[in-house]
Amino acid sequence: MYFRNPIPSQPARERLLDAADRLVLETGAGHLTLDAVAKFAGVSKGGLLYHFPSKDSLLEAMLERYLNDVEAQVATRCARRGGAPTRIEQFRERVRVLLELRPERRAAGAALLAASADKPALMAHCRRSYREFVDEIATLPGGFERAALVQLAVDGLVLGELLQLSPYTSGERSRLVKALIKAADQCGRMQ
Amino acid sequence: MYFRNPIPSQPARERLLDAADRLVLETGAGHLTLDAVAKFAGVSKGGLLYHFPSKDSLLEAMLERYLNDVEAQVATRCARRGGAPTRIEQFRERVRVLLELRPERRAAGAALLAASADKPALMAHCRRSYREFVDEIATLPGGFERAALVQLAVDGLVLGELLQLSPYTSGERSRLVKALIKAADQCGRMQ
DNA sequence: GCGACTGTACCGACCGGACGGTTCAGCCGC
DNA sequence: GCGGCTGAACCGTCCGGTCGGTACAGTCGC
Repeated sequence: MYFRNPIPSQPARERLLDAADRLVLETGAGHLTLDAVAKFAGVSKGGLLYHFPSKDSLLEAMLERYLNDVEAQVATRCARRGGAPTRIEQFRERVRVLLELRPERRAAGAALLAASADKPALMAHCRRSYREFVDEIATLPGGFERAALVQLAVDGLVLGELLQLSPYTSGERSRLVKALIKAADQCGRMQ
Repeated sequence: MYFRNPIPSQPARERLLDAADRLVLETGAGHLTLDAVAKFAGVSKGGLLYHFPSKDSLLEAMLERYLNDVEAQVATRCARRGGAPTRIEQFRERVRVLLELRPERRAAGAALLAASADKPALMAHCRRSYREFVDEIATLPGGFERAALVQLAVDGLVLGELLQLSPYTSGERSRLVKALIKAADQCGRMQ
């Protein structure tokens, strides 16, 4: 018998992507399988393969969503302040977005782990996007090194958490986040 | 026919661990399989399982070697300077060691990716070891935030490279490494 | 207004190969 | 003769991907 989920809160495609992210975080990128994703999302395997015809296309979609999501959130936060966003404003908001820990966003970076484990070639896309970002922050008044070091520290915190390597308490984390935002702001001033 | 590698430069155990590291870097942690490791190291599968009776034990050994290796290199570099190493000296040398790119060391961090992909529980060991390190640098004259931020930036660079996310040219990288070593040194001074 | 047909979204059994792991007889240099 | 392997067969499970089918909303000719 054919049983449709009672009012699925999200369209299946989104549920599948969420499930994939969460699976990576909770079981490790090596255990991201099509069966597991489908089950976790409450969709049949056939249903999954309807939306993502191969595992690669699932990985691509995960990365795509992650990248777009970050960009969109930065844009939203900048827009909230009104006027055309300055580069330093964008940098600062990006730092904030990446360090956000609201449950719906926490899992997003898992796409990076999944892609790097399964199909490292997909990372090229992310690398290009990162490169463009580096080119932008290099023009900040504080100079390339200053901004790049702040961005690296943000990466270190985020990636460390994704890999479950980060040993900081939530108190320490708050202090570090505060320090990072301040450091990002200072990249906007002449050194 | 039985073909022994002409004068195996290393004992099989080491060759296997090297092969595992390199496989992770070159094909992604998801493609780390026992057959592939054995083949890559020029050892039979039976031989691999003689040294590492399960995949988990291979992963544990990879992590163990990585952690010991870093510690040993820091100690060596400090010893070369003579006298009991100060905390700031250790921190500085650690930063240097982690950012080293000599071919034999480049692959070592791959253990982190492999463990996190296959058996995230193994990361607990690394996290503890990282925690001890954080507790030490927190007592530097520059204070907790300053040192932790430098360490995070080092992590960001290293992990970014492991994930093939890092977009920096070798020129940019050198500038960043120099800046990081300088920043580490400054953690030894009162702010 | 109704039957034929189309497109979208999804199901789940199944297949072939890969993977982790086992077993075991044997070889070879120290 | 024993520690350190080799080489190959084998097992059960898992995994990515295929395929034939189902439910159903919409639409178009008549």
